[in-house]
Amino acid sequence: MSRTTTDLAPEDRELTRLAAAFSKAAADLVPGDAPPAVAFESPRNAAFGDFASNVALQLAKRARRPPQQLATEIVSKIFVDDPSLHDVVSEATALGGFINVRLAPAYWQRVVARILSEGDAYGRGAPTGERVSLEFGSANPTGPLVVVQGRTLSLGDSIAHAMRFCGVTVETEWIINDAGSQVDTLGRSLYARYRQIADPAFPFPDDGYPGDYLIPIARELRDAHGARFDDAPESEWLRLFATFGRDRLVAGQRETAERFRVTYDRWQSEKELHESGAVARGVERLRELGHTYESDGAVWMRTTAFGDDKDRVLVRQDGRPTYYAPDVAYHYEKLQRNDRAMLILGPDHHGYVTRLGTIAAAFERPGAISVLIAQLMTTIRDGEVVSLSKRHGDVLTLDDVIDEVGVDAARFFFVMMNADSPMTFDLSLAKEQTNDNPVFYVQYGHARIASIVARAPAELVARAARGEALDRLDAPAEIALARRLSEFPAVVRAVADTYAPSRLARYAQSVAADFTQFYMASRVLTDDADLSTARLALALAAKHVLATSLSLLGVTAPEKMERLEADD
RNA sequence: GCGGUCGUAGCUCAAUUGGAUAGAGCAACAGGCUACGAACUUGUAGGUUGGGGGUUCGAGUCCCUCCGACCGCACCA
Repeated sequence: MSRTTTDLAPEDRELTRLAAAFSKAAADLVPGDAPPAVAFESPRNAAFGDFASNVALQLAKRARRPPQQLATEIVSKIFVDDPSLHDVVSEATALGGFINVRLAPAYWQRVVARILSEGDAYGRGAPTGERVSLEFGSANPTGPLVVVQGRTLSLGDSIAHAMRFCGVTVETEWIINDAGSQVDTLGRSLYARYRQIADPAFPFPDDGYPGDYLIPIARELRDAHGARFDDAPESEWLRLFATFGRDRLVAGQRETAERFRVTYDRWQSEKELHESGAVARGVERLRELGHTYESDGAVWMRTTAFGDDKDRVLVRQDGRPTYYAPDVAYHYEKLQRNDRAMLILGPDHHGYVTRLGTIAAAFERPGAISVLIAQLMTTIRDGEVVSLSKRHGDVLTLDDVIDEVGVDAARFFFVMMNADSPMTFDLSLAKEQTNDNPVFYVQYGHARIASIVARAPAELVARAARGEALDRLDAPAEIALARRLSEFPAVVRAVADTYAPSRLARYAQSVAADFTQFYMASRVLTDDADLSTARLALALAAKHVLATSLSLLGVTAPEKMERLEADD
């Protein structure tokens, strides 16, 4: 039931041979400019075999003949051309224009052997030399991380892992949005909390950040400075309070991220970009390239030249740069360090996508910046939508979620759905039905294998790890599992190429399901030493693929599962 | 108004980027523990892929057009 297109690894001699045979037969039957390229795909329906080729369908138009007829002729021709193909192909049939192929068990046995011998290298790509900047998660330093950011963190971190696994050099970045007015607002909010310690009636700013999380920070300031700022003018305390608050909150965000198993290569303060002169340099570079002009006393960027619907201001009349200026500058730097840059943004940054595109184009690197929009998330508890507004005190933080459902469940859940589909996160469901969470099913499969391995004699495990007696694998459930494991490299590559870690989450579920089928059908530890060795080898290969898949998703692969109390 | 994302089983989501009879998990119904972990498993039922047109051997997927949901469109960030 697989659907993953299988790329032909160079070592897949058999498949390469088969593809060549198809191609030659097709070229002989329908003379044309070039022999058609033959790709194999895995049919949705397992009854159609292991691989299918649509070469006859593609040829039908040019040949002006029914595809089914062509398919039939190709099938009979390849075995006439090369009778030795019978060793590779156990069955080849033409159906509805497709050519369905079932491979001999030996092919799948070799897959298991390869996984065991390659170990951690299985599915891993050689270094591509490509360097990519990946920015995700970046939040305003004005409060703790909330649920939605959990989704972005899960997506970004898993994508980074997958890309690195595929040989790409990835630099993950978190931008601290500390250059805008919200940091001043933070400073004033913090000041109000500071005053309220001595005077509970002290008014809180209307546009302030009202959560309780500022209170302990205010207390720190009170402890350090006493009443010194109680009657001081704003000019004396604003900078101190804003900076202190920012530092504390960023540290807290970072702590939460790390608790969520996400670490960054770079924490970039936007304020620092201004102070270091990077912003000025970026704007200057843009001027040199001729993409700026002055009007009404402001400096504009001619973004309309690159498809924007109106030009954008870089430097205001009063000489202060807009938010856009550091973005221009920072992405200029990113593109100097990397071949391309990728960002994962929330849906509220939609209007931003084209502007990032114009930045890439302006610096003569069109297409080098791409954006993935993670759609909105609705969080539900007890059938009611949980307010996610920071304007209210009752925010649901990422820490809350971790406390409630755990890192493993949260990370797996956040990544199960495609980023571009809005997702509903039912908190009470996650809480009450923890046992039904797919992540436990996958982890359970891994723990089961670990349990079998622990029970097996050491000698048997050693033989299995060496891939001995694999020719004893031939039962349908065994072949199906081996076949599933063979898809892993293509799945990881797809995740890295299409930024869709959801595929990996679903793949892990499939592996767990196929393993369970195998487990039900074939007892591993039997009286037959060779048979046990072969089946244990398959189990070890599955364990390895499960562990790798989970680790790429930032989820643990436990050797044992703690038994939870049963619900009733 | 302009632009973007989306609409698939009762619910949450898939569908190898144009392939075959649209699939999983929950929930529902009917079965299965004297074997390596039943946190499991076998089966049944569930659909006009929001509506309509088009492109072709073939459309959930691409084009047009309606309907609906969400989100963007500042010398705010």
